[in-house]
Amino acid sequence: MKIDIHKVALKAGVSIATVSRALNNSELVKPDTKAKIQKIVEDLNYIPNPIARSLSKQSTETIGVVLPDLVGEFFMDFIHSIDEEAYKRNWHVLISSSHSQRNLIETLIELMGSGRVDGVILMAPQIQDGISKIISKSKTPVILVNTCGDFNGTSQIKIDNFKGAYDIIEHFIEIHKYKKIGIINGPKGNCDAEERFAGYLSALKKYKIKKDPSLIVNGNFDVESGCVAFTTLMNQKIRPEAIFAANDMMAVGAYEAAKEFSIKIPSDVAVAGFDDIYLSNFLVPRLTTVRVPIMELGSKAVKYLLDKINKKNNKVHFEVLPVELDIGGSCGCKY
Amino acid sequence: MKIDIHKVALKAGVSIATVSRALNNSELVKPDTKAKIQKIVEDLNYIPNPIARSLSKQSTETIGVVLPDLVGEFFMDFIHSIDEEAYKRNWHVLISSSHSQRNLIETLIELMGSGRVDGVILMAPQIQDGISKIISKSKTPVILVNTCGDFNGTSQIKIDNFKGAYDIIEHFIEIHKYKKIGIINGPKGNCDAEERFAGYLSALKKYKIKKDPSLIVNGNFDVESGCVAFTTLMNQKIRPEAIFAANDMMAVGAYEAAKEFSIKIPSDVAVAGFDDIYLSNFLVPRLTTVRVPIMELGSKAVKYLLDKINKKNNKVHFEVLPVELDIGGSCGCKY
DNA sequence: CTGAAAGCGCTTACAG
DNA sequence: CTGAAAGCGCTTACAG
Repeated sequence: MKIDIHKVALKAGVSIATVSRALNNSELVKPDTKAKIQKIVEDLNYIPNPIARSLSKQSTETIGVVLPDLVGEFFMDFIHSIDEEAYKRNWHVLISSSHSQRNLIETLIELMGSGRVDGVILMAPQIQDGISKIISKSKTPVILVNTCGDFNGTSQIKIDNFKGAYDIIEHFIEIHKYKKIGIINGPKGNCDAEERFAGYLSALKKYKIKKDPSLIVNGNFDVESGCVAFTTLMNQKIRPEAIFAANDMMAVGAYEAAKEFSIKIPSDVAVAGFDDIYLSNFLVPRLTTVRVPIMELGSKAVKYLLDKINKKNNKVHFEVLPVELDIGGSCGCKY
Repeated sequence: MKIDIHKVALKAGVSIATVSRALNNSELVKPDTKAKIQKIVEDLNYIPNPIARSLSKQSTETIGVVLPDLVGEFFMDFIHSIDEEAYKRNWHVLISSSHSQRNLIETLIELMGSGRVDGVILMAPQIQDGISKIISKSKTPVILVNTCGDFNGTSQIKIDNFKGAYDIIEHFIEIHKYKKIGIINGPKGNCDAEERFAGYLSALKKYKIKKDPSLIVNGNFDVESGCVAFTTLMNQKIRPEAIFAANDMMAVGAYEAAKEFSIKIPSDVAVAGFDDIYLSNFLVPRLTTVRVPIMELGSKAVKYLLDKINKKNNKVHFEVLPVELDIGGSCGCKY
């Protein structure tokens, strides 16, 4: 037999209003009464129904997390940090992702319109028309993560893709004196990829190395594409001295291709990646890459979102989290 | 201005009851009326409030997933498969895990008692007293994943740890003629670990190799412990010819230690793991391991849970999913 | 400090 | 086929 607030009230000899107040720690309730109710709640093992509570309070204490994908440690770490931060404050986490059944936009619309969550953390590195419109139309607070583009009035947190890529290329040039530096790009329309590419171009420019289209090839962030792109780059008459893969997965692909064609990293060609995935530590030689503060990304997103929901802070955040070079042996450094 | 069912009803010139029925596809509504309502719903962009719906129907169409941890690709894949399967049926997924703030049992109790979810998928490889009691007391349907022990009346799905370990050891013995086979165990009280250990023992017994306590060392499923355990094993007067690490992470640790002490795998000592994590494909030589059907684990858990919730099927499932040997070069096989 | 009552936004048995 | 009304289990302004 499910016990509800009426049973508690009955047993305590008070009204349900008083029970409710006691449980919500209203200082309107006399300490004695509160204690008496507390005891009965424990005896009966009563847990207030959060659905009813939500309907009444018009708030769910749940945040929605909308992700493009649920694959790999990156997203796991992101979810992990959100979970930690949310539960610290007794909030719940509803996970949603685009997948075979529907795209990110549909997922987002449904979640935001539904009243199932009080706010949304949206990670959308892939540029999508319409997201901006959906967000501005809705009253649901949103924090954008790793998005690019113009979202006036919406807080954004992202990692410093530009700086990370710039630093890698600068390292190639300054420390190792490479001049022929290739890049394996991420997918078109992905803003992480585009910002990293911009960082690459900017570093070349800074050091007055002119951009060579034959050294720029496309990939799509997966191992296979890195493998193909690496092969393409190395099959040209003028081989690059160094290759920057826009993420570690493609760098892994580069290693695979290198092994197949007996190309030595870094003596035949230097390689660097981006993300610092766990696997990158086990490549031989260890991959030089860019470390990304994922946990911080998640916990800050939660903080800002809850501030917004609680109207504590209506400031529009635009925060770019610093990244850090992680030097392994693949760039040519002794390691 | 939030639009609700009354606005729709008003505009359609019907009662809210009819609107509700139309949206729930009741065949009590005249097609004309239904069409008219449908159109207005679209015009107004009305989305029924699922919280109100849940309260009224006493069901949330949400499943809770309780995990011991949110780290690594394994859990990500598990969540991924649950998400896919759930959304196919228009159900939502609430993620909960034990973490710094509270343990698995508290998480479970709160979630089950709360009415926030209609059912729970609980992954609890670590044996915990009390789980069984909590589950049998509660009316919330539960599916247990990778648990061991007695949970009468509760469905369980798990992977075949015993067989996987047995097969690895048998492979060591039959194909490679190893006789001195060490094991790096997983943590005490972890049922995956214990079943794998049982498989190890059973295979030895089958081939009449007597168990040697000095070849059995403890680890806790992380890289560091594998490193330490490998070192311990290889520092003994009689070195093992082969080592079975109870999971891939510890096998990775073994590789690390081997590199440090210039021990060659597999010529100095063969190594095998369990899990087939992504990283295991990139170890040199590639790790011989046991492939685990994680996606199937998740999707079956959802299916059985929803059957139970919908009372379609009250059968108590006890399913052990088959695993598969994944032969790399670390066991001594040509690869 | 406490209670009766309205309200949160739906669903559905009951009556027609 | 449709509507008025009760109900899901809480919270909270209002009155005392």
